[in-house]
Amino acid sequence: MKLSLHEKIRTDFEDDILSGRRAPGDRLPTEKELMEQYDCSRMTVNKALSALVSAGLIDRRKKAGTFVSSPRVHSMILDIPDLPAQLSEQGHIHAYTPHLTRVRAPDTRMEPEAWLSKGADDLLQLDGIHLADDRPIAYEHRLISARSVPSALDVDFSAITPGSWLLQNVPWTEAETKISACGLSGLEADLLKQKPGTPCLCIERRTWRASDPITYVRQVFLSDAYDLVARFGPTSSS
Amino acid sequence: MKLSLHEKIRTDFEDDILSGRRAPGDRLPTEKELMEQYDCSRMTVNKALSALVSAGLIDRRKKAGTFVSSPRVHSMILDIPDLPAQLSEQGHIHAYTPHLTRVRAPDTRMEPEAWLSKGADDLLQLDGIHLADDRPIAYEHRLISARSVPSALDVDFSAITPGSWLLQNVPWTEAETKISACGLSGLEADLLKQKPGTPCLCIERRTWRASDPITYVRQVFLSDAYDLVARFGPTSSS
DNA sequence: CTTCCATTAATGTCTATACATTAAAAGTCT
DNA sequence: AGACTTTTAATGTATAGACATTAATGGAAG
Repeated sequence: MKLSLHEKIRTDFEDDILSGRRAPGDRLPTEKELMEQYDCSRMTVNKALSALVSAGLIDRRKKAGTFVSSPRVHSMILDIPDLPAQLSEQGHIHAYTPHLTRVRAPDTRMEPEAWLSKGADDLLQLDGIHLADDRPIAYEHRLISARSVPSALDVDFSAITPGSWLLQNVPWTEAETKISACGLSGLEADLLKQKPGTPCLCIERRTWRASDPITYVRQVFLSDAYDLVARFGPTSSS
Repeated sequence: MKLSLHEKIRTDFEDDILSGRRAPGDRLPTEKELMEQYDCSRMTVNKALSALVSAGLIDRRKKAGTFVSSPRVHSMILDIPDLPAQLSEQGHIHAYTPHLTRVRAPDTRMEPEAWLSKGADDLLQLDGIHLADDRPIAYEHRLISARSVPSALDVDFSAITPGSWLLQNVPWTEAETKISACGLSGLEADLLKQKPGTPCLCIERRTWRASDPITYVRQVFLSDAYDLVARFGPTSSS
């Protein structure tokens, strides 16, 4: 693959920094020095360094110069693939079986329902089971705001999973995901053919579109069938 | 705060896209149109749009134009704060009690140890309990490569947690985190004063520095005391 | 109707230059 | 020495133009 000049400059420093050859706090050459070193214009150097700034690898201060930043450990990127997509990638056959589908009034004593309905709007409730190769692996309890997503009322969710349909049809702007562990309830255990109390990974997510609540979903995964992997490293772009 | 011109252009489109005013698939004006609209040069427009590309908000194709990208739900930003830091933020008192500290040869039948030791290097094993307000909330099993981090052998880990010390002293370049659910083993249940099989959130992490393995850690959290929250939204930069 | 080719409209890269802004560093005056 | 001012070296922003690259499009040939 042919790299353009500013990409070459960027990756050169990326490699140096990520390999530790340039340590946090080290000073980089000035733009003037780099334009001589690479025999190019200052704008080209600047473009490369700007990219490194927005990637968080370097800090720049006027008059002082350019420095390798100290690593920030706080946030990592977490890969949460679509369940059907992930399973088929791994060669499994995914299926979704609706278990309960209905439109109803919210129970505002339940915090998620109060949030989603804003106290009054009807909710579309979609409960179902995810199967991998005919083996149940997850129970999904989903609520959709009938007011924010009226078109969802006409969809046949035995043909497409609620998650995939929402993804393709309702762009969201904000999402909050909570990850925890829990034991299976009696109902869940029954449907998944496990014993109550079996440890499971529980993912709850709320999704907004510009301050309108869209959906709340709680997914319970059998722990031996699913886990999340997040990787943080050099491969920031591609 | 005064925005420079390319920042204004960028944030204008950022707002449009994140609010849904411009939906995925919509076509944006060409660079030529934008340079007239904002009365500026093409490079300025280009800088703004390039930033949006690397933020993943738009896609650009030669001859065809610029389009709002379909949302990728794949990656979210997950905040995994330092345990002591997070607890003290919430007003709790954190403590760490070492339970087992020793240097030993790896057991290469165990996959993480084979990886960390590269088959032969000695390992520093640090097992301990995390407490919040004197209540045990997590069991931590950590291995550190004695070859990659020789200085760790001289540290007193009853004064600082292994995680905090590593964070401050050993810059890493890559990390892989696996999140799953599990039931407590007998030993773990004993130390945490719970029943075996209690559902727990399990976080495993491997950390590299430029292809040298640094550390492997497995943390088991009581599910009622800890969960992870990830939020994805407009605040991409700042 | 299909295949192939030339056109062309869009993005991608790069240059050379200019001026603005900031903060470190050096100089000046008590 | 300490407080203030000036210089200056670095980054930050922006311009106008040039050429490269790509792929959608439309037209010509079969």
